[in-house]
This record gives sequence, C-alpha cells and structure tokens, in this order.
Amino acid sequence: MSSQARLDRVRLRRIEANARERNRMHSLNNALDSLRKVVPCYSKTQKLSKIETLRLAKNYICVLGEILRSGKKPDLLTFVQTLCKGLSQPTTNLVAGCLQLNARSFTSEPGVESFSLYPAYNHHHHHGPMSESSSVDSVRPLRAFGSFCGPYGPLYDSPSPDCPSPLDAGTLSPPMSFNGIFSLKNEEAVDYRSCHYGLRYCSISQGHSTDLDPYDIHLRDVLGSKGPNDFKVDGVNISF
DNA sequence: TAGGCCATCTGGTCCT
DNA sequence: AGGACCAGATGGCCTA
Repeated sequence: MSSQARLDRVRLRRIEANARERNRMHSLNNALDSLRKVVPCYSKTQKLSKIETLRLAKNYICVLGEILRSGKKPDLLTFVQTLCKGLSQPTTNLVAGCLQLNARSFTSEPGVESFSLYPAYNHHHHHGPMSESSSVDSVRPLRAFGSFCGPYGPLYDSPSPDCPSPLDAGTLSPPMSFNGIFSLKNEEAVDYRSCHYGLRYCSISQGHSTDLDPYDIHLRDVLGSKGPNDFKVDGVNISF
C-alpha cells in the first residue's frame, strides 16, 4: 500500500471514529434527557445542566433509599434539603420554585426548624422560576393541581391502572408553557388532572384576574398520595 | 466581557 | 485491527 493510500486510510478511519464518537455522545445525551424527565424537577425549556442533572438524580436516589429504609415520608424540609444537597444556587432555586419555597430558608440557615412557603413566580418582573429575585417582590400565588404519586407511589398506594408510570410514559411536558422570556409555546396536550403521575404548578388569579398562567416546570411527588401534607400560606394551598 | 455549558475533534488506552 | 471509552483542547453560544 502506498504511503498516500495509507494516509487516506488513516484519515478515513479518523472521520469514522469521529462519527462514532458523535453518536456515542448523542446517545449519552439522550440518556441524560431521560434522566431529566424522571428527576423531581423537569422543565423542557429550562433544562438542568448535565452535572446538575446527575447531582439531583443522586440526591433523589438518596431520598428514595431513605424512604425505603425508614418506610415513611420525610418532612418537606428534609425532603428539599436532601434534594438540593450540593446543587448550584440556580438549581436550588428551581427546586424551591417547584415546591414554592424560599430557597434561602433551607440553604443558608441549617438547623432552622421553620421555613417559609410563598409563591415564587412573579408574572411581571422576572424571567421564570430560575430567577432568585423572583421570590422577594410582588408575586402571584401558585397552585398545584392533579393528584400525584411518583414512581414509588405504590409503596404507599395502589397505582392507577389508567396511568402509566412516568418511567414508561413519553414526555410529561405540559400542554403549553412559558419559556424564559414568557413566550407562549404550543406543545402536545397532557391532562395532568387525570393522571396519578406528575404534578404541575401554575399560577392562579389573585382576585383581579381569572386567567391561568401555567408554566413549564413540573414536580413529581415521590412520597405517595395517601394523606398528603397540606400547607396553606397567604391563601396558597400546597399539597405535599 | 468573563464564566458556564455544550458539541466536536482528537489521540491515547483498553478490550475483543 | 477495529471499536468503545475517556479526557483534554477548542470554539461557539448564552447570560449576568
């Protein structure tokens, strides 16, 4: 084989290797997307980074493991603290936003028994639930709707035969969503109210408006739905 | 503009 | 030999 032919062959093999590597990374990214969909906070438009997805998944597994060990639900504070361990501030805010908590109340003051619950979605001033500043000024209340239990719900309750696990289902994206700049986006409709799996939060009117402003964050509850803990703060009902 | 995140390319190593 | 896997380098994009 001539040296030129050998060189061409090396180049060809390099090109093929590059293509294989691309495919490999794409499949890795697909797997990460699958993981994003089964960790508690999933947003189609505000995707968690790879590293945050892995961290959140690890924490999620820890929570589930603890539930299996102890056989009982952790309290909300413990749940969120464990879930947010080692996460960046924006991701912590996202999780807090899903749970409608003040992230500072459980990240900067360890050992504090009480924590605040308040709406974390400011329709007018911020750019979505990731924004830390969103939770301090004027806000609109949020509402959770739909019954919920997670993939581990059967630990506590019978799974609905009508509703597959999110692990088996396709996308759980909401029927419509706001992206970071609040442009409306049409996506496939999913009726969460009829589904045992999946929990979405959307803002509700505060006396002067009747329109709903759903956004694209949803939180899947992992603790079962039997006897949910209900919180009411400033007229906002939060089921956990 | 700096920093974070990501996709891609590349060469090295290990395994079949 | 060839493929899978890995980590470093690089450049693009986005956001604060």
